[in-house]
Amino acid sequence: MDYTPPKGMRDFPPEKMALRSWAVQTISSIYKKYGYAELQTPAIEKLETLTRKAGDEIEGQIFRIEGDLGLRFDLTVPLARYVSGTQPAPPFKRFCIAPVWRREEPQKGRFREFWQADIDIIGSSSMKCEAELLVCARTCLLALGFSSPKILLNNRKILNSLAQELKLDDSLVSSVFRALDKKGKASEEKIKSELEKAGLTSAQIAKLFQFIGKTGSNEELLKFAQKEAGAEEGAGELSQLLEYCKGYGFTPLIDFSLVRGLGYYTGPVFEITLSDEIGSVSGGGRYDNLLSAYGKPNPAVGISLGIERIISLLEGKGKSQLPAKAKVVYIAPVKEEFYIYAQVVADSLRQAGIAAETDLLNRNLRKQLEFASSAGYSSVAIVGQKEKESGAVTLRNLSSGKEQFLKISEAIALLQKEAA
RNA sequence: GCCAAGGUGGUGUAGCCUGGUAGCACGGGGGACUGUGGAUCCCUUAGCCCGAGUUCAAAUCUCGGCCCUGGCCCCA
Repeated sequence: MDYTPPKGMRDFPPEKMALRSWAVQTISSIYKKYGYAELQTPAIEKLETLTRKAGDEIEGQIFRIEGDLGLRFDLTVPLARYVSGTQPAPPFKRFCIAPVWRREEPQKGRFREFWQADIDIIGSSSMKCEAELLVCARTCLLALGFSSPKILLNNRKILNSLAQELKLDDSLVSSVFRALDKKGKASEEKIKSELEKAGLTSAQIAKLFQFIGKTGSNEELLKFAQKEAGAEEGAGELSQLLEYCKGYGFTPLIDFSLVRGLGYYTGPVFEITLSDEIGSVSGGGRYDNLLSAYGKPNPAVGISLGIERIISLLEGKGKSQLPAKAKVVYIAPVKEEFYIYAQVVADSLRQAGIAAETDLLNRNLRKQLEFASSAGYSSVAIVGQKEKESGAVTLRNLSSGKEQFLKISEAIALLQKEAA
């Protein structure tokens, strides 16, 4: 018998779930504050839905089920299907924090089952959307305890203008973008040789590198893009987006080498990194053409927080221990015959909003105290003959060792006071 | 798909090179102690990833597989 979960899948024991739930709840409560409503869709989708958007690469990673079904590999495809089918009134702002599945080789930060936390806005072309998504994601990261999220910004339209300016053949564009995306990860030489192999002239390569290597303030970069690539529209969008971000009190950094893998982005793309860490924890962009693949064209933009990366960064930072919330009270029947009374006490406490637990293993009092102590309870309510007769409990504070003989209602009042 | 390093009770590990009784710590269960805990002591539980080969004998050597960790390819 093999007790390990399938390849690339993980169990999350209680001690791990504490941190995960906290992160998920933190994020979802912020999403809600910004007015995003939760949309849940099934884990399983029809294969035709999944493959409509997937590139060849992702298509090979779909977990197939029963011939014509498969597990979702992201949260955007189900969203596109839902929106196309129901056509909700714009702007449709939804969030979704859920697992997705991909059949690929697991490695660092990459699993076959992993969680994404997406927000998307359907039905608006305004750069206000981008700014709102960014501030929302940024707020989440701050709330999770990351002090300095760094937001990188680019626009596919600028890259497209550049490609036009360079007279790049359409068939080359995607492989060129992919090579550019490696800037900072691979050496310049390697990227250059890759581009040569793809069939670019050395003049084109030089111009490309001049472009993506350009440094300066956001304003300078945008002017540069207009002048060198004729990217009027793309630069205009970004400068507007930067204005809106200013209103929220933060400033993204323009980086022309930011591409982002997926082919469906049509406008601004962004990525958030944490300055003290390597790799991005969030990314997204505008995908105005995607929805038309599912029927109705509709402008759309989204951003995704990578839960797995965030969790592993939190764990690495020693935040795996959440501020331990002590469990409140454990009801210890002195003998098994008082279990019924313990139940009554426990339920009274629960109805008063106090988490209460009682013995399921018929343990003697010593064992129960030992258990309650090691399980992190702050107090134990001991119940036996005396207590039952007068509708009371002996409430023992486990850290101080102090005991009080109290009516149930008095005990509730005391526990509520301690909890507050 | 490719490359490298690994896989020993539930967890963390020793043993492997040099084949010969699998050891330690923590955890779990019980007791010392039948209405008062965290300590201590004792008892107990439970393991060599799978398969083949070499050998009188394999956790140990060889090969294959699976899984895991990291890197590449790829990818949010």
